[in-house]
Amino acid sequence: MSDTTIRTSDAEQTRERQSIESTPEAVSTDEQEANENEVCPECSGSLVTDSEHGETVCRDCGLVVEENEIDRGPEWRAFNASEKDNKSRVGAPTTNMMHDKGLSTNIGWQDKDAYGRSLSSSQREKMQRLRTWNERFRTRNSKERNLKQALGEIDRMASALGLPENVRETASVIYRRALDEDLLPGRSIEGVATASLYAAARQTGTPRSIDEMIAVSRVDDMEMTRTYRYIIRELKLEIKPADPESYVPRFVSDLDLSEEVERGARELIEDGRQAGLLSGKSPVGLAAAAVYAASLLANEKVTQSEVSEVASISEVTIRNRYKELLEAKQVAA
DNA sequence: ATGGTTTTTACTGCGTC
DNA sequence: GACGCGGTAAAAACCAT
Repeated sequence: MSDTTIRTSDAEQTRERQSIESTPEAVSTDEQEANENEVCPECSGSLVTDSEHGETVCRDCGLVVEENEIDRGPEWRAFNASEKDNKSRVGAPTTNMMHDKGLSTNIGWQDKDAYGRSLSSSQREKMQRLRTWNERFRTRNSKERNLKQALGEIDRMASALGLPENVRETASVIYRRALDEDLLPGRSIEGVATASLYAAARQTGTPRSIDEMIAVSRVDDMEMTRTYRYIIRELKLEIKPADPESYVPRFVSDLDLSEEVERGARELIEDGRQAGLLSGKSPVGLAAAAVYAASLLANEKVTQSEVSEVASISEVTIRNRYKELLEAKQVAA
């Protein structure tokens, strides 16, 4: 009696286990991939990658060839489609470039439903009212409105300066922090936005000079530098002095010079670094001088005034620096 | 506020095209 | 003569104290 009961429950368990283990195959098909072009070093049997355990295993002898590969799949398992819907938690990416991180409700302007059909006139009126209120709630308080405007400004200036998206992201984060720490009162949105972008550009290694910044900003350099200092002090941002090399590519391309010049300029700067003559000198001046000197060495001469033009630095500074750089190169060589 | 350092401004002389 | 370049002196800007 007891024997039979045990046996039936055993059988049930086995069946259950089988059903559990067999269903995932149906949902996620790529748990084991065959590696056609590779064979096992031991028995030359075919290899399979087990993405769940991050291993590459021989199908015949079981030898583990590679371990710790990255499993890019989800950490959960789903046994049917509805579970997959439930457990999956991916969605649209958030971005700091929008004042609400792109997470708020957005009602489209087309008067179409989800199937693309036009709405009835009463529905249209309803949607229009919803749009109005949605917009009011979305930019309800002053901070939100402030942020919205500032991010618009950052975007505009970044475009004008040809700064990539990651810089805008960084600038947005900085601005958001400044706003959170109540650094704004007494300062203009423009000023803080400009300072944020300037700081972000330097942090991400694609610096723009203060001159360039104020050229596209609506604030003057006094306010800009004052705000910038304030921001980095209050937010404790650590900004290293700009590396002269980070200016080189832009100058080179603005002057239509070759890669050889760019390489030469970098080497000159490196030699100058070894000789210890970079500290205290303006990075822009160094970069401009290095580009000028490299253009001479590569027989692609550009004039000092041309370089001073694109670098917005005086010719005198270029002269002084490039002499020093060439001397340092002599020593290094 | 101050002093030291760096950059800019303005000017000059030289050589070349 | 215009231009590029090198140099200088003085003014201005910048930075740490």
